[in-house]
Amino acid sequence: MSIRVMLVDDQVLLRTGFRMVLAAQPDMDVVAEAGDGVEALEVLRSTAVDVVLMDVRMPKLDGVETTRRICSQPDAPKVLILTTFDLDEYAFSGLKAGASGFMLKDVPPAELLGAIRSVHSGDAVVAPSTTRRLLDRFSPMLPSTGKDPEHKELGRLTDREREVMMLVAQGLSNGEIAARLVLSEATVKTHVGRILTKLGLRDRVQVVVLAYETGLVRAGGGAAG
Amino acid sequence: MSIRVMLVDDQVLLRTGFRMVLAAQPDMDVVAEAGDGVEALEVLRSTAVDVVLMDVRMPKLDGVETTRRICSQPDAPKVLILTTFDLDEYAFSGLKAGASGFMLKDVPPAELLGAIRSVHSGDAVVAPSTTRRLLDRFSPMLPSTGKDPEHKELGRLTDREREVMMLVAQGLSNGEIAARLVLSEATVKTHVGRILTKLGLRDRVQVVVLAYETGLVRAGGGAAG
DNA sequence: CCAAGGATCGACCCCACGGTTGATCCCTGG
DNA sequence: CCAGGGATCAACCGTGGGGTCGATCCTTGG
Repeated sequence: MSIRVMLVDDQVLLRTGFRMVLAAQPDMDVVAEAGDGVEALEVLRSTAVDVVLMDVRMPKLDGVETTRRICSQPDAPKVLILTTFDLDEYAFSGLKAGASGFMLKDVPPAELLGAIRSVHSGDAVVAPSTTRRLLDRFSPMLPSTGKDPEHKELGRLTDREREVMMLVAQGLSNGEIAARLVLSEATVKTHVGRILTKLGLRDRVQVVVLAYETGLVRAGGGAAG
Repeated sequence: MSIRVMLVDDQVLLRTGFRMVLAAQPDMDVVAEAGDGVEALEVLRSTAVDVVLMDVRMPKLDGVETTRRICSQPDAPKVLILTTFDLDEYAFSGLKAGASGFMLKDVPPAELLGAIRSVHSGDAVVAPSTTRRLLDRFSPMLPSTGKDPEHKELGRLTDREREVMMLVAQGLSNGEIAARLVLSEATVKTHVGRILTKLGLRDRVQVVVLAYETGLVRAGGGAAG
């Protein structure tokens, strides 16, 4: 029996791309799709699915949280998270949420198909090539490039810190963030400072870069709104 | 006879998505694809194409420049530029380069198909919905939101300024940019300053946001590389 | 040849930012 | 009950970034 796959991504055309690739496989069927986390959960209530291909960044409910809710249910399908980038940030919270693996969206189709089969058969897949490539790509953005033996708390951000990071990533100043969250600017500075050290970044500019590369914020997503 | 379409985009899966949508049309054929500008120009030397769907942001040779070269040749195909965002920046240089139209990548398929047919029949397409939506989405990032009667030189950046902007968008400091371009830091500051006033932004942080929203820089594209 | 615009640089000022230290309050778990 | 972590805030300080003015050099176009 074929692997029943569900696609969850807010980009219609990207879904179409995946669907086409999967449809060409004799052992796979795309049985459902959703454009956001809420929709995904709804669909899952009435559809039997083996593997969910889940985008991290989505409107309404992000991939990590959606994954958490899916995996908290009995007889849950496997979840393979897709991202344009990666970070311990997501890796940790995503896997903790119950995901079976991580893949870059731009992996070669063959690798993606392999990952789906692996996940379906119960293996965890955190593409080694993925991780390696990401670190390579990312290192120039780090302050102490190369000499980072224990990269400490990289990614273990607090909820509050992540909240602040979102606003930093949208181009807001500390003052604006303080106003937005009804806080003292001093507090915001504390949070921002911790975010920088935890993520190993130099300044808020690099936070923005990271946020986009990560998928925390996505182009066209809504710096406005 | 069908409209012969060529897809130029560095995202394989996105190409696949477009291909599938177009393949379903009785009057369209995807006769060629390319992952970057250089490849596109090569392929075009040996393939007859009516309409080129061109991504703006690509490795090696960006969409605007590629468009320019395509359109400078005799008997050139029509070019429809696809972007995740928009700006007078691109609109001007793109149309000046010879493009027949602009579309957001996330337009409904029906609209995209219509645009292709329009362009093929000789019409210029700058989706009105596109422009409107973009301005709406972008306004909150501007300093003087709402009261911007003549938004001055928005987008009319110099080549050098655009070059600097790229580096700013990758998270580099003025000093790093100066080193990279073999310039005085004072010069870099001058350029950055002009970029900010021209684009109506407050600081380099917003430059990064804009760059990603514009497609000037793309997530996963290579802040490193 | 001269005007205009771009690129390059310097000096100056001000402030937002980031680093550091330390403090209070609250909640949770042992 | 107390230790620990998170959230909140304050004061201080050095620096990078942005604003402003001005200067030189070069290319382009009329």
